[in-house]
Amino acid sequence: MAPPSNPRSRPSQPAIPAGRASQPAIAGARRVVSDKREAILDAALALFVERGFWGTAVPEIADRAGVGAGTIYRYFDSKEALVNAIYRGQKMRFSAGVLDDFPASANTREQFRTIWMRMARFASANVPAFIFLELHHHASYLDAESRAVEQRMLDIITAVVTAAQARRELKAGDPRLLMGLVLGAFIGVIRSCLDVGQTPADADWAFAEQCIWEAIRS
Amino acid sequence: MAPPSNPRSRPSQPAIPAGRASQPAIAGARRVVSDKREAILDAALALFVERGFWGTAVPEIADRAGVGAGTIYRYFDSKEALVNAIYRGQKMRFSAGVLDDFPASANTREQFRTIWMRMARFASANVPAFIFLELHHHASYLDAESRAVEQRMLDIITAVVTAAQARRELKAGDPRLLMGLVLGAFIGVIRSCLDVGQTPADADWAFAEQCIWEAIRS
DNA sequence: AGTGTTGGAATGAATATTCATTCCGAGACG
DNA sequence: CGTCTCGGAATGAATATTCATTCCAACACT
Repeated sequence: MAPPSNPRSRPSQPAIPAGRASQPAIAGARRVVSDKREAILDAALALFVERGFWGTAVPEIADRAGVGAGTIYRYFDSKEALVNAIYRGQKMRFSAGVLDDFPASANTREQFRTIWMRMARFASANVPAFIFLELHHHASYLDAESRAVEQRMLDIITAVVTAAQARRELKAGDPRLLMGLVLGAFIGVIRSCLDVGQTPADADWAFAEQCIWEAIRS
Repeated sequence: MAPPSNPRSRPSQPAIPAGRASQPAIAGARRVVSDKREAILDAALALFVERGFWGTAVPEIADRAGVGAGTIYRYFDSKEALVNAIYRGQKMRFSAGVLDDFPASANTREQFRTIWMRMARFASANVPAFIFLELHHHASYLDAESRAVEQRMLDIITAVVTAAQARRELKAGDPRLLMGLVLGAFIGVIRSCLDVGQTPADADWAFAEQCIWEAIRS
């Protein structure tokens, strides 16, 4: 009995009042709704960082967000959809923060400093978000689109690196290796600070940037 | 004639028959017991790497290890005790592989190469174990002793780094930052290869070693 | 040696708990 | 007063852990 088919119509979207972009000031109701969605995302992000995806219970997320457990399912189809929404949103924020207005014509030294410092700015201002992205890198419950978001950023940076190598301003070798080395070092810097309960200071970021530049320059 | 000085009197430990090694032919029994413990550790390590701690069900571990679910509780008090046993065991293996017979009197360049290449050797020969250690770094279910094992290794390397800085052969700065940077880069190299389904070749390790040396040398 | 006894390792179905998801009555809003 | 959002108890599946039972190798005693 009870065929697994969902008798209820699929309300596809969480049925947010679908606010026309025509209500500029009076956002009372919509604001509340929107705030709930944000509260759920924020609470889930924090808990996923603390205990991991499988270690976090949905009702816990609801409690921390100050909403009922059922409310979460008004905004997200499932726990997996929730974690994917967080991943995509943060990854795109990160990607935009690093790549928007990228100085494509600057020299390699400048380009590297730009990328590094923008990553540092994002990571310092959004420590939990950055750790979340780190922690869920390649997790089994990420869907194809979430992976695509990641891949898009990777492709862009790969092109930048390859171009710099062609100009002989970076060491020759597999671009993926160089990028993995840089990103790994970046994460290592954060972790070494977080392990002591601090977030890296600007001076730390600048110091590490110089170190890693010397690692990859030709 | 087989001094059976082993009456029934071992209530606390899993009570491996522990018979005097005087019955070469009958080693069967003890072998079986010991193998079960190993089988459980191996199966759990693999599954924890694949699905994470919370994502892995204890009966799954039992199936993979080829034992009954209850048997796991003859060897480990709980799922957490099991993950801690794996962590401690692998961390100590890693620590020994890197630090045993450390060339304390070699110059800094040699010392760095030694540490890096020994880490590479361990990581390449024990990919799942290394990923396990990475994945469970600072996990909430690790107990105090597991953390202590980690700390012990860290303290030793910190001393080496500090000494090298005093000789002005490494860049000045917080040793933790330098170490985090190096370890992070190391992990980044592994990940960049694993993402493509390969393990780093010797040439990759050597290349990365040279890069990172240039990052930290004074 | 042959036979009976026994301690305790091994098992896996049973239990109690926890979890993701659903459901529906109660309000808020217009 | 109809419509729509919330909350949180209800539900059923899944999970960690237990425990009554089976099984076997090593004595004990002939």
